[in-house]
Amino acid sequence: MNDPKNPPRKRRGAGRITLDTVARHVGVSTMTVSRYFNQPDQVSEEHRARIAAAVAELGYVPNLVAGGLASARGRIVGMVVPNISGPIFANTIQGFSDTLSRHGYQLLLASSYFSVEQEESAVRAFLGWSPAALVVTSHFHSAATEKMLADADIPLVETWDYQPDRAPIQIGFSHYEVGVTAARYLYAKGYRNIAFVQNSAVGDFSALERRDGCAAALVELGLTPILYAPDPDRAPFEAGKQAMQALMSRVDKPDAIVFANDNLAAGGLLAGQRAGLRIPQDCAVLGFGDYAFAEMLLPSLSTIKPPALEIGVLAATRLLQSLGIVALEGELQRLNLLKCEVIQREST
Amino acid sequence: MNDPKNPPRKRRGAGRITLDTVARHVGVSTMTVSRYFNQPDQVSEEHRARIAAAVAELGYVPNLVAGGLASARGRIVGMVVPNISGPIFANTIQGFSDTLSRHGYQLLLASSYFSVEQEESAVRAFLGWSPAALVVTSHFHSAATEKMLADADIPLVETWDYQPDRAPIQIGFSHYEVGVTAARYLYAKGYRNIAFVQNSAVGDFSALERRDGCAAALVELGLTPILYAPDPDRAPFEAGKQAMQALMSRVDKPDAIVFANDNLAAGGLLAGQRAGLRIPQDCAVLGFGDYAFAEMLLPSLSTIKPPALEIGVLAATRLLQSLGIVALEGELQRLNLLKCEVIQREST
DNA sequence: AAACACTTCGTTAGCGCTAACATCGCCAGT
DNA sequence: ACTGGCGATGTTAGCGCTAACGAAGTGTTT
Repeated sequence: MNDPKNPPRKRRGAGRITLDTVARHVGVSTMTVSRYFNQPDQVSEEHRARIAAAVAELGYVPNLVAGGLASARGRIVGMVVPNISGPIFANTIQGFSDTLSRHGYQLLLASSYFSVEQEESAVRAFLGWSPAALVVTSHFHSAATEKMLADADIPLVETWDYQPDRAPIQIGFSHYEVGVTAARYLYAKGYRNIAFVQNSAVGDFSALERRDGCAAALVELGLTPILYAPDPDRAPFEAGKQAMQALMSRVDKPDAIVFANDNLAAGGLLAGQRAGLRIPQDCAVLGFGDYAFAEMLLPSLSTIKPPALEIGVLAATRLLQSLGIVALEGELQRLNLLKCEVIQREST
Repeated sequence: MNDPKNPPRKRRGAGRITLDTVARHVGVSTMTVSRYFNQPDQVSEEHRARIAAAVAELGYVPNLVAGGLASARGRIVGMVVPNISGPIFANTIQGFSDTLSRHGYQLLLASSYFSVEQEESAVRAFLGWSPAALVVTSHFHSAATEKMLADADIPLVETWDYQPDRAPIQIGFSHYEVGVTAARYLYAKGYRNIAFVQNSAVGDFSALERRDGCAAALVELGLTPILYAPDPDRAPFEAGKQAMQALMSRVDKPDAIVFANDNLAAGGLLAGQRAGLRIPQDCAVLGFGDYAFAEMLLPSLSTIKPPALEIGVLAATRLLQSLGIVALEGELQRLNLLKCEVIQREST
C-alpha cells in the first residue's frame, strides 16, 4: 500500500483549510485553535490575537460538521411547523430563528402540513443532524415520533399549545381559553345569539379546541351556541362567505359570529357587506389570528391576537436556557402560558 | 492506558445505535448497510429486506453528521432570505422547503433583514455545515460573501432578482419590468397622470428598480411620472395613508397610483376611501405582491403578483438538477426569468 | 521547601460514516 | 480451461474536529 509509485492519495477534502492549517500557521496545536473558537477565555491573549489574524488571513471557516461529530452535539436546532407561509407560524419562526442566530445557533426547518407522518419524517431527518434541541408544534405526534423524541435525550419544545402533565418545555397558549375569551367578550358586549364557524385544515385540532371552549363558555352563560362548519374543501375566504350566507338565512340569525380564523372572518365580513348587512349593528364578527390585513378591512376586523412572535422568542430563549447558553430571571423561567389579546376594532 | 482496571472508556456516543449495530445484527459489513441507504440498488434483494427489518427493530436513525463529514457534502441546503414572516418570502421558502424535503434534503434558514453583514454571517455559518448548495436573495452581497461563495464551489442560487452576466443560477423576475408593466397597464386603461409611491425598507433595492422601470416607461409613453416617497420611518400601512393624502392635496392630482407593495397600497386605499374618494373612478390604485388580503379589501386591490411559490419550487428544482438529483426537461433547464401577472380587481 | 491550586497548552484516541480500492463468486465467450 | 466482465460484498483509511487526560509553568499556602 505504501508503494512509492502509489502513494496514499488525498481523496476528499483535499486542499481545504482546516483547523490544522491555522494551527500550523500560528505555531500552536490544533486544540488551542479549537479552544479559541469554543472556550476563548482559556486561550492567552497573545494567541487569541495571532489566531484571529491567521483565521482572517486564511479565510478559515470552521467545519461544524466535524465539530458536531466529535462532540456529538451540533449548534443546530430543528423546528417542525405545520406550514411556513401561513400568517400565523411565520411570525413564530421569525422570532425563533432570530433569537437562535443571535446566539450562534442555526435553524433547520421543515413543514408538516398538520400531518403526523410528515412530522415524523422531518423529526427523523433532523435527529440525524444531532441537533442541540428540537421544536415541534402541538402535542399530537405519532407513536414513533414520541419514541424518537424520548430516546434523543435533547431539550424538546412544544409550541402553540399547552397541555398540562406533559414533560417537554411547552410554550403556547390555551386554544380552549381563546374560545372562552371570545364568548365572554361578546357576551359582555351584549350579544346573545352567538355562532362559531370553523373549517380549519384537517388535523388542525387547535381550531376544534377553540370551538369547544367557546361553546362551553356560552352554555355556562346560559346561551345556546350555534356551531357551523362550512364545506371543508373550500378555501377559507370562500368558506367564510358561505358560512355567513348560511347563518344569515337561518330563522334565528346570530347577532355575533366567531370565526376560527381571520381568513374565514374576512370572507364572512365581505359576504355580509355585499348582502347589505350592517356590521357590527346587524351582526358582529370576531376573528382569530390578527392577520396583517385585519386592520385594513372595512370595517376593520376585531380579532383575538395570539402571541406568535413572543412564542418564537420565548421558545428559543427557554431552549437556550436549558442548554445553559443563557440565564433567565424570575418569572420567565416558569412562563409557559402566554396570553392572547382581544384586539377590538370596528367589527364588534 | 490499557490498564485492566482503567479500560479505555466509552465517552461520547456511548450506547448509541450506529451503522455497525445494524450490520452486526444482520450479519453483514457496515458498508452494505451504508449502501442500503445510499445506493440501495447495489444491495441484494435479500439483504435489503433483512436490513430494513433490523433498522425498524432497532430504531436506527442514520447519523447524517458523520455521513456528511465522511463524504464532505451533506444533504442540506442553506437559504438566506431578508425576512421569514413577510408575505412575500414566506411563499418562496415554503415552495423551496417542500421541494427539497421531497428529495431528502434539509433546509437551513436564516434571515438577513436586507443587511449584507447579516447575510455574510449567515453564509459563513452555513458553509460550516458543508451544505450541498446555497440560496441567497438578490445579487447584492458583501465582498467577503462573494469570496466565500466563490471558494465554496457549490451550486449557488440567487432568487428574487435577475441580473444578466452573473454566473450563479438565478431564479427570479425583473423588478424593472414590473414597473414597466404597471405603467403600461395603467396607460392602457386610460390613466394619464400616474404616481409611484415607494418607501421600502433600507437596502431593499428591488423597490427602487420597480420605481425606475415605471418612471422610464411613463416617460417613454410621453407622460411625466410623479414620484413620491413617504416618511421611511413609518410602518408601510401608515406610510401608504400619508402618501395618498399628500398626493391628493396636489394641484395635479394623479388619476392612478402605483404603490411599491400591497401594504402601502392598502393604506392608500383606506385613506382614499376615508377621504371620500371613489376608487377607481377618482383615482386608481395598483399594488405589488398580491398579499393575502388584496382580494379581501373593499374595493379589492388590483396588484401585480410575483411568482413567489414558483420561484421557491424552481430554485429547489434547479438546485437538485445541478446536484444530479433530478433531471429537467426542455425549457425548464434554461428558465430563469419568471413572469409576474397583473391581477385585476376592483381598484383599477 | 513541599504541597497545592490554577492557567495554559499539548497528546491521544476516537466520533460514525463513506470513498476508494480489493475481493469473491458467477457466467459468457473463446 | 482461461480470460474478462459484472454484480455483490468486504477492507482500509481517513473526513476535521473535540473529550479526556496529562503536563508544564506560575503563583500561593502551610
